[in-house]
Amino acid sequence: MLDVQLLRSELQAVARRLADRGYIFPVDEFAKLEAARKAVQTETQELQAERNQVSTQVAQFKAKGEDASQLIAKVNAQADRRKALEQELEGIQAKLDEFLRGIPNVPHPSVPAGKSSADNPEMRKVGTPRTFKFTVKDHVDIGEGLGLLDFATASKLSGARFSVMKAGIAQLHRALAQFMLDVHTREHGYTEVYVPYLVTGACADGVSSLAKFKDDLFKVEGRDLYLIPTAEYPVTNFVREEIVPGEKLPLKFVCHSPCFRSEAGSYGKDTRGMIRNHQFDKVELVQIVHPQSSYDRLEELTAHAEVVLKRLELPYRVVTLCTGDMGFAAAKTYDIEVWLPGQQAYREISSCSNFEAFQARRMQARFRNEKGKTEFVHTLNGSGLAVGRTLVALLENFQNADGSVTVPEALRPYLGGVAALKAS
RNA sequence: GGAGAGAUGGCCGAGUGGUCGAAGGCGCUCCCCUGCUAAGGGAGUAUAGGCUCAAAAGGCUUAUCGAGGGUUCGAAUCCCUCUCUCUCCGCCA
Repeated sequence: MLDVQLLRSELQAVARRLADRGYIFPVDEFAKLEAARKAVQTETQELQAERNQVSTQVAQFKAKGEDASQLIAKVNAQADRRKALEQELEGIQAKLDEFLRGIPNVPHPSVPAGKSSADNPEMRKVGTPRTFKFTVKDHVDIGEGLGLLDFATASKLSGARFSVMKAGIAQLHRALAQFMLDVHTREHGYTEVYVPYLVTGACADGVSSLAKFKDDLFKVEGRDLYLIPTAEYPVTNFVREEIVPGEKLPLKFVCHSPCFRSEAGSYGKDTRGMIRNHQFDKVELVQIVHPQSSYDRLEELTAHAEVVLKRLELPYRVVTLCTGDMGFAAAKTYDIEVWLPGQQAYREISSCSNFEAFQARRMQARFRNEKGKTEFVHTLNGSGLAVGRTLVALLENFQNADGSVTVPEALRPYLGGVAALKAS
């Protein structure tokens, strides 16, 4: 959520920057709401002040044993008007809050303008896609060929967009999560956390807009609980309504969790295999930082995610999301895209964002600064990495002509030294 | 599932209708004193808003004692609903 003070003082500038990301700021609606708020709030507070003043007078009269009925009559005379105004003000403020919560974040000045993913500039390309001397298969054919991926059973259990993994691939999947957690806890200083996979609506609205994106989430019927679409939801909310001592920053958490997404609106997209499932595992990096350092931290966090790809010897590239392709809450985002031979394309495997104070303001997450004053923290997160897609990338990049799949060196210790997955 | 207790400021904790935004303590900040250290004395120290002001300072003001509603001229305090925490019993992976 944006700072309402900023909107009051620099409305035109903010509207212009939001237009870059394709959001038309309803300037008139905001001006109207603000004018109403100001008028109603001023009068309400005047009446409240009068009531408070008279009430203390009543106390003084009664203490002296004098008759206060005249004073009480005076307050009663304005009670209806006051109560009506209080209600009206509450309504206006609720509308303003809803309005503010529906406005996306303002892109950082370094974010390139653009309309879609086609406009995302490439920052760097690491590793070279391997050339195959045989016809490459995609992960579905590889996995089913090995008898280790079973989409037929998955759809029997739960319908489309689910996976069943068996034996070697199930173990590889587990090894990947383990490996990623080890890298981030041992080498990058993150604290491993285990969290609820269901969070309240308030938490969901703390990291994004629940009103706008609730259709993307699975909800528990009859309860105010949502299956998390990423561990960002619970982990970032660790600091919800907290005042973190300044010296504790940065807080760095890594969390392995399943992620649940309804994928409403993506009908027909990536229907095959495990690229876009309703349920997938992810190792998520979250940082809660001092505002001064948040952009340095974004570079750092992105580099942390890249380490995993390097260790796994997977070719990838990093792009900066242009203004038109950014998520609702982000001020700046780097996507890491891994090379998928089966698709002959780079596909997103991690998304690393700085949200500045946008989420902190929604969550009321603050810290005590050098001057002893409270200030909103900056929040960041990124995948480090999406486990399911990493598995896909391994299968496709390390496939062999005979249908087997080589296990990269880094993972072998996690698989009891196994060097390749073969049909049994 | 049953019974009971509780939720107050950065923390602990007092406060059962009236100058209470809240005693006291701890912590923190500043000052004084003390030849180090330790101890002592004094002052200050919640948050989010609104209006005013060119702006800062300042001034005026509102709300907030788990959340929401109610009673009242006036609620931390009384009533209702909800949430969470703790204790005991039952059940259970």
